[in-house]
Amino acid sequence: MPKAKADLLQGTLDLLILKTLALESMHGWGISQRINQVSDGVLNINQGSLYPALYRLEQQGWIESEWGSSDNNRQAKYYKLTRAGRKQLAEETEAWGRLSGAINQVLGTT
Amino acid sequence: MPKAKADLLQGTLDLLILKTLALESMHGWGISQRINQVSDGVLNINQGSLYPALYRLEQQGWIESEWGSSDNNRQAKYYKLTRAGRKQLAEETEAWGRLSGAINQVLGTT
DNA sequence: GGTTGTCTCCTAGATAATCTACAAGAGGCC
DNA sequence: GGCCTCTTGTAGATTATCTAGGAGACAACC
Repeated sequence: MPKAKADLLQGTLDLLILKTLALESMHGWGISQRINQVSDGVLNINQGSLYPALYRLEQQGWIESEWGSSDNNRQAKYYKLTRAGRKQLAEETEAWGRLSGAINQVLGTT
Repeated sequence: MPKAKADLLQGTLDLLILKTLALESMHGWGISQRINQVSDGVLNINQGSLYPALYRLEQQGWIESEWGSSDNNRQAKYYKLTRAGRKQLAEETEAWGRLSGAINQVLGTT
């Protein structure tokens, strides 16, 4: 039985997270909910993808974190974009545009 | 030294190959050249990605192959889309549209 | 007729991102 | 006290792609 297709296009998760944080600082769980919501449920981020991605991004210095309290009074780690993250976001956005545009060109979806 | 970014969005190679073969049967080497050309050099398919992908697609029954002679009188394996491949192409095209659209929605590139 | 270049196919191993599946703390509620 | 939900996390498997080659065969030139 063929399994369901991936929930994401590989390589775009970082971009999605950075963009979401550019609009507003939030905690990891909230980020994934926000993305799901904004995409009308099309993009679903698994926890097993989310947290490693956040760790990666923080290691790269693109986001930084701080523990705080969520709306529901739970402990949550709040992330926000750094200056380097903003730069990275611009680059990845540009790369996404270039690549997705090229694909659409091949598909004839001009 | 940061290495160059990926040449492709992972998961889209099959789609690109299927689409290219939908327009015209061709050999592997030619497929990669065609995609490079149509995308204005943006999409570059490594041989180490191409041939495994072709093998994969043939195993799935989406393309079939036949040995022939290329324009330059070299032995070349010509691939063409099967009926199942056409169906797969339609599905993957739809998935691509859905996912890339969702990403653009998150990016605000309405 | 040897050498070199180019076309074309192919493979092995490494890399890295994502998925599946699980574990666990902590607050709110009954 | 027990249960539900929020929130973070980890381990291992999967899989696509990349890097880095190898090899045959025709063409072209000396």
